[in-house]
Amino acid sequence: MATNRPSGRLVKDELYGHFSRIGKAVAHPKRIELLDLLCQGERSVEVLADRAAMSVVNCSAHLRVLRESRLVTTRREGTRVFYRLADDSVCTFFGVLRDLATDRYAEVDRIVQDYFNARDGLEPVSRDELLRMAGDGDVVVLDVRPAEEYEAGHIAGAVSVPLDDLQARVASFPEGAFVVAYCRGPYCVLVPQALEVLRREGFEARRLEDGFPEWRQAGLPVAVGQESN
Amino acid sequence: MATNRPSGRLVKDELYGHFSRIGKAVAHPKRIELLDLLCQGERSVEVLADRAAMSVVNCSAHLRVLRESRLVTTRREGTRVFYRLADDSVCTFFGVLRDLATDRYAEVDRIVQDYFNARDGLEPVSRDELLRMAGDGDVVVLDVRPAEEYEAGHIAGAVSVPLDDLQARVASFPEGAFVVAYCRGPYCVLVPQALEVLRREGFEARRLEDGFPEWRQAGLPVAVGQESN
DNA sequence: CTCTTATTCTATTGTTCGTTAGAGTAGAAG
DNA sequence: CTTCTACTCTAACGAACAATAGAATAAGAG
Repeated sequence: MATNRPSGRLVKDELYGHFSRIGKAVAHPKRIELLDLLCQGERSVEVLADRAAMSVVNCSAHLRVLRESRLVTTRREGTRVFYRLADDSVCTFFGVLRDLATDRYAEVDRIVQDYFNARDGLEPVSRDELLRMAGDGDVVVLDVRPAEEYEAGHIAGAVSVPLDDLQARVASFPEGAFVVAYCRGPYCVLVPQALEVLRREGFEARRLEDGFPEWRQAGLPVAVGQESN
Repeated sequence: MATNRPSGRLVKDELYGHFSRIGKAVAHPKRIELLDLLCQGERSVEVLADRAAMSVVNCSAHLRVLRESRLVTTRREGTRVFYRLADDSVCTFFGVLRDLATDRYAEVDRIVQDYFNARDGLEPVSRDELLRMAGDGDVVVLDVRPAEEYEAGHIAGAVSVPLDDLQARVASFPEGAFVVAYCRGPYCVLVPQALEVLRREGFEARRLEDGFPEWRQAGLPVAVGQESN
């Protein structure tokens, strides 16, 4: 009996062929960026194209690839088509992929150090620390993502102040408040910019170690829609 | 202030570019098969080419891609070059990828059902069950992988009987023994073939739910080299 | 030094992928 | 029915990838 009977080879080829469908789906930077955005929640093609800085046609083509790999599904609402992750396990997979890249590529860590830590200079606040602070009640939790992302889901008790509005609204914050800002994930570029504004205005501001998807996946309290505070 | 400053876009492109290096590495079925083999332990180019049913030249080219993505590293010993995973986290990533594919593609489950379960007809034995049975001492644990894979690492107490030798050596097994066979992972094709032989010879034989890498990653007892039993 | 083995490099060819432009479709509003 | 918006499909073309053959290299044996 040969070690690899023909049928065994055929089965293997078919199995690994399916495994590689996932690989092909995440073999392009823009598709990974789209997955990252979709880890936040459902988004329309137009919004995804804008956030990922690509043409709508090109974005649609990449989303098609993701849909054919069954990592995302769609829902039509009027003229708009909304894409979302097919399952929460896709978000988990993205997290493992991101962590592996951080682990294997020192460059990633360098980029993060240079861009994020060099800008805010302070260690990020962990999820546990934030929960403790929130229990003590002397912290403002700031969601600096665009308003519609906040409404699709945010950390319970957080205030929505999109980065573009921050400069205008920062004056209304209680004097001497301690502020913790978060956005889409550990490498989102919105928070460093927000911290810059906040510190310039004299607030003590730190960033949450990671973003909303990680918070949600950890099973911590989230809220949807507007909050009346 | 614009939501996406140019520097933010550049940083994002660089980050997602690095993330996609992992994706590109696993975008080909043969490279995934090579990673799966390397999850077992270190292997030479020749052995990998044979196991994955590809030419040595082609195998070398794919290994080069994996090495450039830093998922594997090499070690030279005489004229031979040995490849191994760069880190255990690569094995974890492979597991998550495999599970996601199983989750998302019903075909994978169907293949597994058709090929594996239809052949052995019985539920696999879980790791915990096997440990309990081993404690009671009335079970033969069979490693049906090629001898050099056994020697590179195996379940402590397991007996090495490569599939090709099984027919010849099955006669020497204790009459009426209960046999649990394992190989490379949940989808390895060696075990179903082994169970077929064992049952034909009148033994009660089941398969372990998954293979050696999962056992090792679970922190359960492993051994290296020959065992004197 | 030559020969052998194991592996890698180079060049070539065919195939797939990514992007863009332009046309086409589905649904809502007038 | 027409018009608008949001999205998708088709075709085209350059870029990247995969497989193969043949040459080249590195290390050990004779």
